[in-house]
Amino acid sequence: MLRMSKLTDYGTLILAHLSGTGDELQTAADIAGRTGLGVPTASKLLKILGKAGLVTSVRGSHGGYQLARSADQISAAEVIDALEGPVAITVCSNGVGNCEIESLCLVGSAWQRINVAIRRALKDVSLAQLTVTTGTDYPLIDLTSAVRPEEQHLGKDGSH
Amino acid sequence: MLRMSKLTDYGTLILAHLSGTGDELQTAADIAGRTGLGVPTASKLLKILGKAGLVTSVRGSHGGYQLARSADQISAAEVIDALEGPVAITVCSNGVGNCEIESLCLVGSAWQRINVAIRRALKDVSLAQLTVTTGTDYPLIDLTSAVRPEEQHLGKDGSH
DNA sequence: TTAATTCGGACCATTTTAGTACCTTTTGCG
DNA sequence: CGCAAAAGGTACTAAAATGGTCCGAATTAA
Repeated sequence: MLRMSKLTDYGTLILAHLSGTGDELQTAADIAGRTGLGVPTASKLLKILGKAGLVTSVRGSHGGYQLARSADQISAAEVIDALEGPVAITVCSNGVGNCEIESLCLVGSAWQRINVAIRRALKDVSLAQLTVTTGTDYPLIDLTSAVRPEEQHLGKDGSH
Repeated sequence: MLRMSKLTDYGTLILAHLSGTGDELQTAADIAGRTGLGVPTASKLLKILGKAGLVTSVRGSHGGYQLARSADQISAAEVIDALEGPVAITVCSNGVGNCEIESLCLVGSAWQRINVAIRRALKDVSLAQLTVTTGTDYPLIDLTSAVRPEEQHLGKDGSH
């Protein structure tokens, strides 16, 4: 759950690094060196981040990269969007209502709702917050309303 | 984000189907037919779900499968655990403190915190709730405390 | 013009995922 | 007892995603 690819991790790392270097331009090679990533990999990620509008780039000699906005104006949701792409849950491809596996649509849409909820929560977490080292307390997430207000009396089993 | 494999979707589908058939035993072939899945695939999934303790099985002729508990006693977190396995974010493998990419640990742990929070929320969503078709309202998730109480005044950009 | 850089692809190796098959074990029933 | 109908386990193969690399084109400062 919440499986992230390595590249997403690396991308976050780059963004974190960039958020600590003011507004000086940093070359891809530079960033690679500081983060420990390979130059081609860092370069690739920077392109992706650039396309997503999270970093700005200056071409030509003396060019480089820079955070497009301050770290507290970049949300975790944007970071994930940029690096993982918009992720779709296996949806029935026949259009709503006419799929042969009727129930798949329903189940799929349930996960989808949860997905949306999580994504929404991630919009309120900033890159700046992500890079904070301290803060061992875990977030509170309430999904109960995702599923319908009335069913809330159950649960409470404490299993597994 | 929240990338789920097809099998997880299928598995949920099977569970959803099973939650609608009382306590009669259903053969793998039966379930496959009703859900539209291939028999080998359904069979494979049922084995996995069985091992995870979400369904019980009866062997021998006249055997079959059955939900191990009622649908509201099975949490979404368990479903994901069973089908996706315990998922770890790319962690630095050198042990905390001595990884060459120092910041990777930190960033990784941030995602980890978020991961934990999400998983916790998923524990409160039951299979029964997942299969409810109505309920178009989305869940509320609050990640702010995941990152530190004091930083809460930011955000509010409404970008993208 | 030359050197430093980003940009945009294409490309390939490795890993994951999905699906299938085969054989074993268990159990009801004639 | 012996057969048939089931689940259980394992291993295998094909396809897709992932991670990583490289190369040529475009851009710009000196």
